[in-house]
Amino acid sequence: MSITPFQQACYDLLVQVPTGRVTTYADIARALGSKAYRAVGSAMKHNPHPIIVPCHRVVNSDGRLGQYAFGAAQKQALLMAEGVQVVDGKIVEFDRLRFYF
DNA sequence: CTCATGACTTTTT
DNA sequence: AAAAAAGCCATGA
Repeated sequence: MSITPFQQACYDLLVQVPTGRVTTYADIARALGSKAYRAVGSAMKHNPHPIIVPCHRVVNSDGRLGQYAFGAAQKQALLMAEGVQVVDGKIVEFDRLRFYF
């Protein structure tokens, strides 16, 4: 499987996000000095190690969950299992749980 | 090289 | 407030 440098950079940042915290596609892109938020989503989709790389902790900039390779329902279940409260598809206290690089 | 596409975001209706 | 349009950029064909 081939992983591009961009994808690898995304994963390297993502593993820094602690359990019970979240980050956004835009934040990752910004941390990489770019605005490729869509490409970040693509990178997550191609995540080679779903367990090592916590791609379920990456959400939309407005606090909504967004998509997930194994289904949005699974993403929400994983987050809630980590203590993240989700109501009506949005993260509660989003600004507080957000991890800042 | 050019073209279309998407786990997105911001601006404008 | 809610929906539509426009903008963004890495990736694969």
